[in-house]
Amino acid sequence: MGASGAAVDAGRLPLRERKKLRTRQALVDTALELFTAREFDGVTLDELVDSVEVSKRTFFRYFASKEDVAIAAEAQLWQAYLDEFARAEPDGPFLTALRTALISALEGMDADWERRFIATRRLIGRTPALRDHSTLTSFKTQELLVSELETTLGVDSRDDVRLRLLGELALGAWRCGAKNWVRAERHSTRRGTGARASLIQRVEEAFDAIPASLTLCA
Amino acid sequence: MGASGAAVDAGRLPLRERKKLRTRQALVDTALELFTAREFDGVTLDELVDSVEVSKRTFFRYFASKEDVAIAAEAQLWQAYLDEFARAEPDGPFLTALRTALISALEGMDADWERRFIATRRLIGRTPALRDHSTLTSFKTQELLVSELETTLGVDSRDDVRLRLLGELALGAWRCGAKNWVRAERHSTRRGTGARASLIQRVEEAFDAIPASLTLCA
DNA sequence: CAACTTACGCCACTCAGTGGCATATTACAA
DNA sequence: TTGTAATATGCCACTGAGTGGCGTAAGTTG
Repeated sequence: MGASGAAVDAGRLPLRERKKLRTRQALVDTALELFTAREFDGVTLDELVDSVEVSKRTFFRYFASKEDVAIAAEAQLWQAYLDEFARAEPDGPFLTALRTALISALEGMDADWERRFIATRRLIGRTPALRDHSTLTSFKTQELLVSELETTLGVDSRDDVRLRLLGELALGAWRCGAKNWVRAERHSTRRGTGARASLIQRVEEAFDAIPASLTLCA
Repeated sequence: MGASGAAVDAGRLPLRERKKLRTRQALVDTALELFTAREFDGVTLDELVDSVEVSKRTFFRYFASKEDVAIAAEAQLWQAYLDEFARAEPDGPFLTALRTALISALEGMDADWERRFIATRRLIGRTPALRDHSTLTSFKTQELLVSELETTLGVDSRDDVRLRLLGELALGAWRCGAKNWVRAERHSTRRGTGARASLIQRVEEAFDAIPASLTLCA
């Protein structure tokens, strides 16, 4: 199937835009292949850039850093999460809304994303620089969600800590659920259960465990 | 008072060790001065290293990165927090223990630390690279606390999400409470209230608001 | 005052990331 | 079709963080 990647949806865009999408996708796909084969630290940007036949200068017009291109699949998920949450009708506890939007975003990703996401998470698991970058990205997503909450509620998060806490809780649950997911996926006894389903389950369990964790005693 | 810094407690250590402490402290103090005066990005490592009359090679034997030396005051707090929590007797809800240990650590820091910590937080506030690094440091502290919890409870955090959630909650509350602290401190109307007291109050409020945030509705 | 250990300085090097400017390519209008 | 504006790319020189290796200086111990 080659390095097809995320199918480059060319929804009748002007030629220039289609080319940009192609370049971007080529960078993402090639990066993941190279990093998977020879480790993140074992591949220089110049190598990646040569493989795709693009100048280094151009690379930095698409991505802010070497880490960014490596975790592109995660960024895609966060974008979907933000969209999902922005679209959602406010109703009931916000923590539930944050939870539901996250699960919906996960369920809405396509099959090719799943393949790339699994490979990405494996790579992150064995690359300290990427672990840090991935963690930071989840924190930035958290802050964007809080901004969204602010506009929805018309409240400044500086006046109500609860907004920020909601961000910490939602992405915190994600971080807990996602933590050893890929590692556990490897020697998963119950085959047939999709990898994504098990991730969703872990995240749901994390959300469920929040109240109990508050009162966990010695 | 010069660049005295954290008083370099030379508790009758061998000469070599005292020299190392002095060098380390000189790096920390000078870094904070230079970064405060001319911004983190406006000072190169070579400049810092020349000011302290130490080779760059030596610098990296003391600190892992340029960011590390800038947020040394935070690292000190985290070390105190870890010590405090390790010393604490397990009793009652763990979240309370985590909270108490954090507050105790804060209260236990000396006056010179407070001065440096305030300057550091201001610097962090206007330096994206340091914001990221600071966030990551809090996250790593969180993981160390979870390890401590694991040994205390004899439970692997992979088997019980609640341990990791406790880490997220404790440091999450810290992040929320500390967020706009220095900025707010500037135009604080109520003078007399110490800066540290207001930080502690903010963190306490964040911990208090956790239950309410769970049920916050539209 | 030796013999050992440990920290330091120096130097050359890698590599991510940037600024500036010339060039190529696409978009658009006549 | 052709001319022109807009924009993406390439090239090149450069900065600055971080590393490896090795010789030297200083502290430690008998």
